[in-house]
Amino acid sequence: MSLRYALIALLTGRPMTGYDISKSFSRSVAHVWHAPDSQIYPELNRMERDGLLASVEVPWGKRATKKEYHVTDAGLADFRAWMESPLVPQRPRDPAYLKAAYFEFADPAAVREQLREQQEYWEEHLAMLERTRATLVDRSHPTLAARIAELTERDAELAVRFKIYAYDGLIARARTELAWIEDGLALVEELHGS
Amino acid sequence: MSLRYALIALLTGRPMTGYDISKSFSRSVAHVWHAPDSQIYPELNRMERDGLLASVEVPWGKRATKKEYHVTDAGLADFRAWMESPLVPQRPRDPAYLKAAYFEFADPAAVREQLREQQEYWEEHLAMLERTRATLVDRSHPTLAARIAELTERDAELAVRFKIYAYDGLIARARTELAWIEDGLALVEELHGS
DNA sequence: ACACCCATGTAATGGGTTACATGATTGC
DNA sequence: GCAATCATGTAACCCATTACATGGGTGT
Repeated sequence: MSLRYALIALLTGRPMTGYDISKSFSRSVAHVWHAPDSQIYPELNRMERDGLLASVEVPWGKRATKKEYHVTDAGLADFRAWMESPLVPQRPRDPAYLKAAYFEFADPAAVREQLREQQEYWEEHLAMLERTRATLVDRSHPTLAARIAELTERDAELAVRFKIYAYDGLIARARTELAWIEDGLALVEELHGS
Repeated sequence: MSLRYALIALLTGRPMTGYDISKSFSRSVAHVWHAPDSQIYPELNRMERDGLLASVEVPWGKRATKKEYHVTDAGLADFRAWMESPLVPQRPRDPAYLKAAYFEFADPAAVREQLREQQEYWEEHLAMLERTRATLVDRSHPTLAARIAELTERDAELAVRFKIYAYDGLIARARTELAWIEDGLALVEELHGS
């Protein structure tokens, strides 16, 4: 259900085509809610059918057109209602922790290997989050820049600060994962020697 | 796919019925991989069909019987193979972060309310994790105790240490969430006043 | 002419959630 | 006798993943 709201959230910034959305996604909302094209296009259609979005055909090249979606009043109302509805805690479901709890079943070398891969992934992910955060702070992030262009300085301040806040959470989480992975490497060293 | 491995992991400790599993789940593996009964029973059947588990009928009361599952050699081999296979990073999909990034669309009072609810949830969750961790350290955790009863002290040590390691990760994560939530409350205070 | 991007999906499958359904046993 | 617990699921639905499919536009 959250995909809907991720899409509305993105479209409140500016009207976009499905293609724009699938591209912006990877650079903004996807950091909190990933979705592939094959899920985005059908969902946009359903949302239009449900009256949350409306679209206008805009020309593309000489003969072709593309559909530009914008959020309707009903869509915005729905989004606000969701924003204010209580948040149901997510069920834990994380293969990394499941594996870690049973590392004694794996070869120590394989464990080390996996931990290093995880470390590499989280380091890159963290770097990406920090780069993105910087573009929020200086307001150069394209999706954010388009969003705040229409807003008063007061409203822009709110929009920017909350986005930075979300990234701060993601960054803290990435650092926590990295610290845990390092502890894992130390633990394997202690238990199985070098 | 990980549900399979969560089930095998649990059954390597001792043979169990579906009912035992669904109960143990809530006190152990469910902290890393939640699953409801309605998913567990059919999955056990499929796993038996696939040769990963085998079952024996044990009497229950005068006339009834129950099925006790144990892991087959093929099941254990499959589990080890999974344990050593590379871990694919999870796609981010967290409604809490999605909402936080767009808090400017919600009423400040509603935001505060949600943050407080989240805070309460995570505090309870953290306390539960810490209690569970303590029962791993003193080896009084029933699922763990049954598991290590058959093992040499060396193997028991490995099993215990890795389980503690997994819980340390969960605890660190819970603390990180709590710190982020507190920052959120402070931010709302700053931006919207008291 | 060709590569690469823009644009928009469908189909099959799998996994998870929610609600419902049923009956036996044990302990008081 | 009755409640709580033990035991085992089915059905409908939704959401997500993976693989595939297709065609126009732009720049060299």
